[in-house]
Amino acid sequence: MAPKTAPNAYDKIYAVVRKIPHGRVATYGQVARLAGLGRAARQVGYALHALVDESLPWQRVINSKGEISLRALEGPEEAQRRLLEDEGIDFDLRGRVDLSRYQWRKGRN
DNA sequence: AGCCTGACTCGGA
DNA sequence: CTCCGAGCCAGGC
Repeated sequence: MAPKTAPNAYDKIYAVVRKIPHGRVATYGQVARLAGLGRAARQVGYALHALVDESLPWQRVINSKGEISLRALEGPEEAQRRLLEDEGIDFDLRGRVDLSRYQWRKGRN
């Protein structure tokens, strides 16, 4: 199921997600570390999934493969892809992002 | 406490 | 580079 993470843990995750610059993307693992959650990359995903907050740029958080991998739903996936493309991020034919090019890095904006 | 599940990640084939 | 299996963390029952 989709467990609900403690509010403080959510807050950390959200704080990190909000730092992701426009036109950049970050991986779950990356966010987890920045949030001080170590390897709890999954928790990041659950937290974002449970939230569904439009004011939060959750669309910039993707998996290490550079792809938007939701369980099976297409709705959110398509919407997310559109949002990212609108930010100037390119997707290949497989619907994947070139992380080496768009991944958020400190000092890189 | 114990077991199951999940927007994940890594390493090996 | 892609596919598979095992590992990790936290929450719900």
